[in-house]
Amino acid sequence: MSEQPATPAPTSTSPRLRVAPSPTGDPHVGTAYMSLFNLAFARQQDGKFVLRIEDTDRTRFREDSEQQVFDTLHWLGLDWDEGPDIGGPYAPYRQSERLDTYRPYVERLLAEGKAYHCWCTPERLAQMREIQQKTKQPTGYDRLCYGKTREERAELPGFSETPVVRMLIPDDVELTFEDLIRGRVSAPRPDDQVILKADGFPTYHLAVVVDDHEMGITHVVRGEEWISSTPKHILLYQWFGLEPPKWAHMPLLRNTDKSKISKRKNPAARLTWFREQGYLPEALVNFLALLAYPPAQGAEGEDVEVFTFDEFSKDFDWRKVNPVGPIFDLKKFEWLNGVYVRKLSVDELASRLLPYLEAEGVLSGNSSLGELARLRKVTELIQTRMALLTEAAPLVRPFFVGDDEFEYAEDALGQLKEDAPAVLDAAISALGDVSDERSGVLGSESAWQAAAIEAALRSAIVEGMGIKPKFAFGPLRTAVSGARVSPPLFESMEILGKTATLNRLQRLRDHLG
RNA sequence: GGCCCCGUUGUGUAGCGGCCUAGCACGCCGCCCUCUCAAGGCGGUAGCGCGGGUUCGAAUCCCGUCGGGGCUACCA
Repeated sequence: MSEQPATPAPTSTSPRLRVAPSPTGDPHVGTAYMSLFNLAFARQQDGKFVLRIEDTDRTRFREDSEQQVFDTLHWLGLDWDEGPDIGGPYAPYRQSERLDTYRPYVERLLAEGKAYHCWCTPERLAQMREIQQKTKQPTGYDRLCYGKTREERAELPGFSETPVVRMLIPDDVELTFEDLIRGRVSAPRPDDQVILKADGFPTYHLAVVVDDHEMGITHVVRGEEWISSTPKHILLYQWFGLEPPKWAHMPLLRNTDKSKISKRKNPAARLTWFREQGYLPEALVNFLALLAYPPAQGAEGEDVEVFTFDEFSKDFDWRKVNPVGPIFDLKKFEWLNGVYVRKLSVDELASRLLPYLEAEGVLSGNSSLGELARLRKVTELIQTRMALLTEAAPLVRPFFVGDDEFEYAEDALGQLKEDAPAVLDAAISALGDVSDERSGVLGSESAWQAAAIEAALRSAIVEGMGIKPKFAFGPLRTAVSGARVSPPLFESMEILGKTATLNRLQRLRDHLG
């Protein structure tokens, strides 16, 4: 080639890995999955992790996609050492900005007869493929253009003005390679792959090899779908006289029907979906690390399924990766998310809940100190009652609406028995006797406490009226929350205060007539 | 169609020739706790795709078969 790469590939043992997403739409969950395993190894080996944007497909390019990749990966804490947004010693990190670097490589291959121009139109290629399939032949380019000058080729049908460049795959092309996960792998024989498109952009195959080399990438970790392309890549490394990197082909995440996970069949294929649904980023990282990878063993031989990225990274080993493509099971992920929700401190949970509650209109964008204090108390009650952050809104709402501003759920009213009015009357009377006078330093103490409320209610209704607790408190729950299911009743009453509690009890009493 | 990868309960996994009457987790079912619902505790349900070998012995090794998936683009 006419020029040497600006920076030679490092010869040190420090590994360099990369993830190379295409900005073609919502960031894909597979990108996070690959990033996680790349990063785990890079951190363990004290190496570097690079983010490169592979935007060579101009027809599928989406303007805002790149920023979304940055946002979602940062949200997950999967941070990179070099990338288009932060630069690095091998910049630029966008393939569209590296067009000049690919050219000499193509020229060299053309000059050495390892690649050739092809003027076939897409129509002719499609027709050719169709015939090959019909006659049960292996598909692949038929080399019509090989050895022909532009003039000679122009005589034949299916001629296009702007040529592409194709690799001339030799008969003895190496078809097997060593994979860190799968061991010796054999791949299909490639056809004469296009490496430079008519629009002047390289295809993935050329760009990935050139960039990985120029950026000193030592380990290529990518999805299983690339196994069949690997011989082409290895051949390019050989033609350029370069040492190929180590390969690790990860299994593909699957839909429930076992097909490759897709945005069409599975909402979980979209990274932004998880945030929308109220999943915790640290839970997603943990869950992804459990897919096609065994949990560590604890001191007593038990599985440790809840762990941090650092713990995962510390013992990470490619050989432990299961080559079977795992189905993305939302059920188990929901459980895991709940585990993480429960691990959060109350304050942390409350602040994470805030944006979701605001989005649901439960709280305004600028809550008062009093509202925030109340949210903290409510959060304590609901922490074990949700798996997803989005589940908080219906539980929290009753605490932030006027006493006559909420509706009674149908099933809540439906469960009420004949004695509901009498129960409500007894509760109103009993709670009226519980003082809510403030006392103590700064009036911080009050008799209006869950324990006192419960005692008064039990005495009046359970003991006084002989009604079983289950039925004694049903009407009260409906009165206070409007729902059949709610956070603990007495604690709820404590938070609402005596006045609101009495108002709500009376309102349902009136409603029942 | 061709080539390639893969095959343990519904799902994620442990198992790497005898410790397996196949372990763990999620899910599901039941019980306990209990003011509802959760959380928590206890118990239960369900699996080595199939057929041949090799071996004293196979989930583990070999072959075949079936099944699933991927690739087969001037997409990545």
